[in-house]
Amino acid sequence: MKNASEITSKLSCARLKITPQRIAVLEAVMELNNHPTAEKVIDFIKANHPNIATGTVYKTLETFVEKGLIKKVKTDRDIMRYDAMTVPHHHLYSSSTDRIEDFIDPELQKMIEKYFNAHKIPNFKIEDIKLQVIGEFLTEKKKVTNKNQQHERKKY
Amino acid sequence: MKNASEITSKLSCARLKITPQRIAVLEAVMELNNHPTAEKVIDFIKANHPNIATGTVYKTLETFVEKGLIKKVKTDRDIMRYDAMTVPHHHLYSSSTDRIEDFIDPELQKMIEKYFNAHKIPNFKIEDIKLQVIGEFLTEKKKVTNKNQQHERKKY
DNA sequence: GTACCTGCAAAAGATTTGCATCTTT
DNA sequence: AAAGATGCAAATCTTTTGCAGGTAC
Repeated sequence: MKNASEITSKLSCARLKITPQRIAVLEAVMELNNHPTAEKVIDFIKANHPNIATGTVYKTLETFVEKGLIKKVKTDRDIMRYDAMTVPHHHLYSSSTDRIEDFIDPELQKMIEKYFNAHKIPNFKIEDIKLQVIGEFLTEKKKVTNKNQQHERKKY
Repeated sequence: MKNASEITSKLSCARLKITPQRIAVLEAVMELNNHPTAEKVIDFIKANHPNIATGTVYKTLETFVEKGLIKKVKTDRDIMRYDAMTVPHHHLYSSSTDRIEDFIDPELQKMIEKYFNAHKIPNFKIEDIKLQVIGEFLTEKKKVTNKNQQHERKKY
């Protein structure tokens, strides 16, 4: 369980009114640390908080992204995933499943920043750099051969 | 116009039957070099080829991805975009528009590969590394202030 | 009290699917 | 001829929207 005051202070810093729904959504994204989809967030919240509306969760997530409290994670699926912001970090993507893990490496970060300071991109002002490292988690089971299993929706 | 034999040879190398629809889809993704959505591909094709079915284009794009002829581009929108494979490259993402440009830099590539050879990630076998460079293209107009314009669908 | 939030249900948008028909090989 | 592709339309799934009523400040 996250510290309640941490959550409310994040909300008020972002000049958002503190409502039970917002607390629940922010808590869910922070607690579900595996880059949840909106649906995962909804399921998580509904366990303790059955009467929250789906539309509210979507609206709230979008609001949080606008305020910079959370980030959208880029994926090559058509379903959005979210990430509670902490420190700058990169992501490891499984090439065969939907797993996404954080990858924090300040040394790498520094190396890349240094590179771009020395090699400016013409006509482009860099705001952020993210590394997508795609591959296989060696602790997970291998690529499923059944095509339907891979492409089935609602498999998160 | 792309060389027709280049396209048919790619298809037959991938052991796919050569059909007018597949030629049109592959040609479109190659010609539309700005990482088109499925819809852009469909519009492009329909100009010369009015009776191709939407579902066919989606199926064909998915087939090409499976065969490695094209790639899905990771974005933080819920709409898929595609990329005709050429050499390994990274992407520049506009933080305020949907523009995505290729960023090819062999030196950077080499530097990152070298880094990961020296710093293995535990329990992870790297297959590919992509850099997402997010920022502003200095030649384009700045972030729109009208919220609706930013979030409107079908704005590609 | 006012500005902002939420719930609800309907709508919209993107993608997938099933199946009969047609094309490649 | 067999295997595989396509067209079509309906279905599915995710996300957005409009608005009446509610809540935080």
